[in-house]
Amino acid sequence: MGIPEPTLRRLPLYYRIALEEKESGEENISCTVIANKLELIPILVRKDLQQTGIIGRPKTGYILDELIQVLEKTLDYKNNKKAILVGVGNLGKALTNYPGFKQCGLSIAGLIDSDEKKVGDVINGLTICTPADIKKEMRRTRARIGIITTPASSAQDAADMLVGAGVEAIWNFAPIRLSLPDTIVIENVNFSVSLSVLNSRLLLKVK
Amino acid sequence: MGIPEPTLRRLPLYYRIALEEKESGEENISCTVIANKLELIPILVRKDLQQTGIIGRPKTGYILDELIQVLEKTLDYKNNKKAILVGVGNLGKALTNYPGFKQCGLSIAGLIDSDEKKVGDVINGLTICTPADIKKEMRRTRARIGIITTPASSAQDAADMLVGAGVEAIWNFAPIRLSLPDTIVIENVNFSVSLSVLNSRLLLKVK
DNA sequence: TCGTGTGAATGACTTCACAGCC
DNA sequence: GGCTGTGAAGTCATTCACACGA
Repeated sequence: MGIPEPTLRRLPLYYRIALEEKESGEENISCTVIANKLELIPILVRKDLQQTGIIGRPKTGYILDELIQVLEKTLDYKNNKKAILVGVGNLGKALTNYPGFKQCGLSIAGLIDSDEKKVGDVINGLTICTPADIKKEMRRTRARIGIITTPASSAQDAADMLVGAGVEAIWNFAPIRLSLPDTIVIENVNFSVSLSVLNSRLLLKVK
Repeated sequence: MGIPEPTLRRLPLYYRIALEEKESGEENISCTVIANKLELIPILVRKDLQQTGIIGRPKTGYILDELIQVLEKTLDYKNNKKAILVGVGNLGKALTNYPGFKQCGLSIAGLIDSDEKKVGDVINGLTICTPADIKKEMRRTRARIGIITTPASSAQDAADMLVGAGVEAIWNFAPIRLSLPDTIVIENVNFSVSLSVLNSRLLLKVK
């Protein structure tokens, strides 16, 4: 049940390519084209796309409009969801200003920081609030997602606060494992993990 | 040949736990303990650790010092590698100030930005240089890794520049697929992919 | 001929089952 | 009893092989 995660991680890449092709005036796209651009093999792309339910036509491939639509539906890009971000450091600011999220159905609608010096500052049109305002902000924004960009040491507190305020999902950029009720959807972004993969590949190459 | 990627992505998590346990005075650690902390199953952890070559002892588990050492070796944490970062926006600054990389064998040793207004600024002790200085910076720092935190539109240029300057690996935070010679090790961090996974899980939960 | 759809085969990763040790 | 080590079984993902359609 549900789409396998490896497939899920490739669909956004197909989506981007679909938009690019659309942009350059194409009406159809084949798995071969997508595969070439991503250095994958066509059959893998075809199997992935089968998960979305789209059906293509021999020779021509898939209709671009249809592909874009079906990916938007599968990835839930059109159903705009609000998020509250906790921890407005450089990373938090970077995410707040990141233009690509809206396309993915996310808008950051509230900012929280425990540093009194930051409270009241405005980033990208949003005023930074104190942790005490979390519930008010949740009501105001009707956010369902919490984003944690605090230092590791305060990430669990941030998580507890967000869960207490009624968040359904947490997108965690702090390099620790959070303990959360298992009703909460969690996605971790851990730079050190990514770096370690790079490290190991580099080590392998040199040997 | 080489450690499977799923395992590779879990090893850094084990490493962190090993350090924490060491910190709190433990001398040994078992797979069960690690597994519980990460909500994994012990046998998976054991198989992963087997990839590093470490051998444990029944009842006691693994010797912590040995585990830490063997993970550092496998993940190449002790062989300090220099990196040059291109694109000193909020994300670039966040990475430059991120304290956890040194532990993973990475130090950001040079900063490049094409914005004349930024050139000369100092971030975390590093002076921002212009793209024209890339080769000089490479010689000075003896960097092997290039980090790209530019907007998508200039990421390919940044990559070409880094490759031209002799970088061996690229850690790419821009949301596009770079075309690179296949001698270059590449690791992409794509926030939209991670977000899409979150989206889909949330969608699934609600249904 | 090129590209899709389907089901089967391969391969990779995870999990199980059992043996041995402290 | 708790924990590791090993090989076998099982599951999931990828790849192949074939049939069909434009």
